[in-house]
Amino acid sequence: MSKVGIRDVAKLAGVSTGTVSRVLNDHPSVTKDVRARVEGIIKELGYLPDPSARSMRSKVSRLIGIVIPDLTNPFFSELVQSAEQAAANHGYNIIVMTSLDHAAKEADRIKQLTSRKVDGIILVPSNDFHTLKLPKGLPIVVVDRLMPGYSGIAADHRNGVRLGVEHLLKLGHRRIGFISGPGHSVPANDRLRGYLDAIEHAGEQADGSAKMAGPPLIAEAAFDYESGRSAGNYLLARARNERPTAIFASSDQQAIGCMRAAHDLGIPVPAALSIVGFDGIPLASMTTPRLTTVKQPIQDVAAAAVAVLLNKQTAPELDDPILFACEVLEGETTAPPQPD
Amino acid sequence: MSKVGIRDVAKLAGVSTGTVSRVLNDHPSVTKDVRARVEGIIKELGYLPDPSARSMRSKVSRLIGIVIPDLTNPFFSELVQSAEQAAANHGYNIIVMTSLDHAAKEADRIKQLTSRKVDGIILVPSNDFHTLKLPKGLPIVVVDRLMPGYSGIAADHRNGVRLGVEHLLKLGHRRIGFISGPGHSVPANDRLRGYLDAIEHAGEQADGSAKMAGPPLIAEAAFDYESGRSAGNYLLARARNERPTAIFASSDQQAIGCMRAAHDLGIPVPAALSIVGFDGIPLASMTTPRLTTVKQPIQDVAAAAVAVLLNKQTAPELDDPILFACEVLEGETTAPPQPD
DNA sequence: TTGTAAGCGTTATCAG
DNA sequence: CTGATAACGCTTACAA
Repeated sequence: MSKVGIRDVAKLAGVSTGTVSRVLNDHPSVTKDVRARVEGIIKELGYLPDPSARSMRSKVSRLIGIVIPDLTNPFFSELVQSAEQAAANHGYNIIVMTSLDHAAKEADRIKQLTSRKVDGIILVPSNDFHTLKLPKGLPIVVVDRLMPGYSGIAADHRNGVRLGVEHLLKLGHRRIGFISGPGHSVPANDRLRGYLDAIEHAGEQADGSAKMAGPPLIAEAAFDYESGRSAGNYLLARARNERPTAIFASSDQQAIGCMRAAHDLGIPVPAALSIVGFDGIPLASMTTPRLTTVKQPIQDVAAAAVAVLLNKQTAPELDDPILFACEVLEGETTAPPQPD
Repeated sequence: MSKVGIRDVAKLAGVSTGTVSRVLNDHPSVTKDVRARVEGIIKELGYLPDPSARSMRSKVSRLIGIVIPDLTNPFFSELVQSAEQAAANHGYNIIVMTSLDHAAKEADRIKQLTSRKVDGIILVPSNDFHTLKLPKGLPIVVVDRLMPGYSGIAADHRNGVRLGVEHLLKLGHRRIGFISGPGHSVPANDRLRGYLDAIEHAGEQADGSAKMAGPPLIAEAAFDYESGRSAGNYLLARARNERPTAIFASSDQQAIGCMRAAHDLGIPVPAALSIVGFDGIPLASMTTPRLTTVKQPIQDVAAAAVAVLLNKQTAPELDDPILFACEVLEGETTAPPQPD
């Protein structure tokens, strides 16, 4: 009872190996009954095609690679999980690799995937990525951190942030601080523009009712918890009637760091300070109070990326990415502002 | 400039394909200078071996599969990330799959990996796993949720919990509650035994100074946030001089849920209640106050699992798992108890 | 529609 | 130590 091959199946089914192969690959030109008989034998023998042999001949590996900066980041782990589910639905499997945000490692990983003959790569570029050029001829879809010149898929960060800030405006806030992401990051800048969109649009209201008070309050920071905390400290370190009554953070982790900062300064949330995050990671609903946040449609993004690689969906044009809408998830960190 | 193969290298180096192959595989019987020349040509041509062809002949895929219940769980994502790094160091790559704690899906995934001809599987069994039998002949190492009858690697949960509870005992706590994991889970029971070890041992102290007050306070719960919260509510819903002054939770997520419960009940942490979690996920240091927790050595576990699969390390005997020691990470949720 | 047979790019078995 | 050469298990023209 050693390894059963395609010839065993062929012999037992009374057909040729070619026919069995055709059955395996859903080739249209096989009669119904022959197909049925062959499939019967396949099941009976518990035959499993050898992927190596298959891929050697056909140049198709049914493998797709995914390279992300850091699997520890809940946003990326959800992305990978979603991609895995989507790929599995099509008979594909996922090879994960993490670049740890290190361009050299990233380049190495991409090369590995190339030589593995994966059918496509989903890439979330590391932050110092620009130096790298991607191999041509292998379908690559850039996700989340879009890069000019490559077809990409992402959430609509800009509009998502705008929705979040408008949520604060609607509550009556007029001094809204913003914790931005690192300046060189594409999504960080998109998010910043969303904030500016909202502020600007508010300033244009005819009756001036939504006019923003004072200059924009922006603090640049990395996306992580500690950076959010110090950015929060920075924004809140001024007289009560000058400091923001609400802060929009570019990531949930920043927002949580900011909550910590407020807590340390004795500023109650949301009574004296509203906070909104961005991402919608599970953690957001586990804070006290629960964080209000703008949720990215990660599953949609992942599914679309897989679909594009499998040619189930036309790839986005270069420099014209596919964007998916975000959604405000109301928690307990937002409330109307107190009078000064 | 199409695909360069082993024969191109052979021709240019003036040797046979066999020799090139031997160079590629570090076969000892190749003279230094021949090897050098071949390696030179390889670099020059940028030749990359084709993994499919390689694996077809050699039956080695340099691929290892990892099946976990849920990548969204930070514990598992760190496990995967560590395994990926370890594997990459040996020229191996990782195929990830998530079972979503669903036995049928898990069985399917394992079958997929088998037919992929991976060289080994790292498995964290789903919770309703018992029904499944693993394919023989393919090296499988069970991680974290050990199963009798399979060789496994894990953190020493039992002793880790004991350390954590003893930390509370040393602070002076005598009514220590315990939120356990689901009753059918192996690690949950290990953790429970660790708690009982500590309590029991404390009761044996000669001078009786550490004698526990009252019966053990144990609440069973799932490992997640919400369950931790309701378990916390349950344990704390009694008169002040009867309720625990400290709670040990079997997971960080439970612990954080428990913090929330305490907060909602108006019980200050750590002033009136100390809390210790288990796992040491990044999230633990992002709470307010920072959670004291018992950290699992995930990286060690992952590296060992990979090493075993690559035969770099002898596999653990069945029913005699390799265990790695945990460590108490002191945060801000633990303090001496208040007098009643 | 189905059978036949030629490879795909390596590794492994022999000789030499 | 090295060179031929036969597999490895399958896909895919090309014929029938």
